[in-house]
Amino acid sequence: MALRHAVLAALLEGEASGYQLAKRFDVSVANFWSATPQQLYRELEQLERDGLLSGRVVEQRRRPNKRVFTLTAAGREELHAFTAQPARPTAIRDDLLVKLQAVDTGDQGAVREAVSARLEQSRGKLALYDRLRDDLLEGRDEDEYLREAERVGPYLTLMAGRMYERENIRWSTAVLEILGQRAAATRTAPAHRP
Amino acid sequence: MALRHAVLAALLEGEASGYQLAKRFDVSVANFWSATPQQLYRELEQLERDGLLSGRVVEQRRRPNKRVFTLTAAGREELHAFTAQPARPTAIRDDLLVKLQAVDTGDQGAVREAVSARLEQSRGKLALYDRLRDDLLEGRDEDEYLREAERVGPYLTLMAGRMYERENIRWSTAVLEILGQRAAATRTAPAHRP
DNA sequence: TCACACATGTAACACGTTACATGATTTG
DNA sequence: CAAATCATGTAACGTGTTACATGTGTGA
Repeated sequence: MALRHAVLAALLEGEASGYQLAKRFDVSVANFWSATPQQLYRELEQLERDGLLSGRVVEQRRRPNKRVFTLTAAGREELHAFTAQPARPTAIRDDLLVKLQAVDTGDQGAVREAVSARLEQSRGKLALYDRLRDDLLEGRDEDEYLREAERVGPYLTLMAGRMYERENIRWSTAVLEILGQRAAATRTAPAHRP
Repeated sequence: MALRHAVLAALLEGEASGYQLAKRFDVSVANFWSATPQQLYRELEQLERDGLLSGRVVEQRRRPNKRVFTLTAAGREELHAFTAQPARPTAIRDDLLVKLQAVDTGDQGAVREAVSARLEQSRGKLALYDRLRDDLLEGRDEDEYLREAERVGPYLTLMAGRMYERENIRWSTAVLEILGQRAAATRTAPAHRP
């Protein structure tokens, strides 16, 4: 039941409609939780029913009306209680790594393509996260920020995201190097592959 | 539908029963995919029905009989086809990071505990992965191994796992440092927290 | 005028988790 | 003698994905 807590945590940044929340999940929340718009709409309904959020309709000119959700006191308590629970170990599920595990019997070229794509994607995300970081810091340096800021949570999760993407960049670069050398070796002396 | 491909990839290491496969998923496969025994039993059934695996009963003295599954030619083809598909971007879902995002309104001490626990867990995993690496290398150095080995897939995924855990160690150490300083500052001058 | 952004949803299905059930054997 | 390991499963439920459906307004 952590989707609900991810939603609650995302709403600490301020009230949002389903659509706006989905955007938030695509950008900053993506560091720690991902969900499709459909999941979010479903979860918002339930959270409202359970009294953890309150929704109100905002009428808009030239736009469809939207329902904007805010944390209730009960919602904040629920989130507090959640942070007091021990965290469960994270499950890794990575499509690309499955392909890599099978690369030797698989389509070598396609896997290298996929690793390249991941590398580009990670570069993009890192650039985005660096921008988000600049926005948070507002010109201060890290130490200053960490001393002064009201909230450090968003910074710490952003830090995790940045490290993760940097790691991905290093790893996929190394993998491309290795697969490239192997491909070259196989073309000249394919002895060990029948 | 990547669980099935994770299972197929895991069986590249050799035939296994449901129970043995679950063990494998706890150790080496944990780097790239996780699944509960129940999922595995269910998936093995389906994979056999679809002709991607063949199972046979191995009778044992002093032990319940077991059903051991092997990749069929169709299974290998399926896996090959899977590697040729572009990989979908990975969804991060990390309980601990949700707690961290909410740390400022949450239970500070409990979150620090949880980060410590993650740190210890990552140290444990890294030690395990280092042992697995030694087993793979069999005394050779990395370059030698990468030139000679028939399969590099398992090494590359293991490399990803090791980097991931090292990263986790660095990150959680930094987080503990920051939260510790904040806690100290709040005790002496809690000005900015009402 | 065509694609994209805004805005919300339904339905069906696939995948993942948790709890329970069973029973022998080996190890501490 | 208790706990862990070997070995397989069912049932119920919770979470996540995919496809579809609808309609307006804005910018290239």
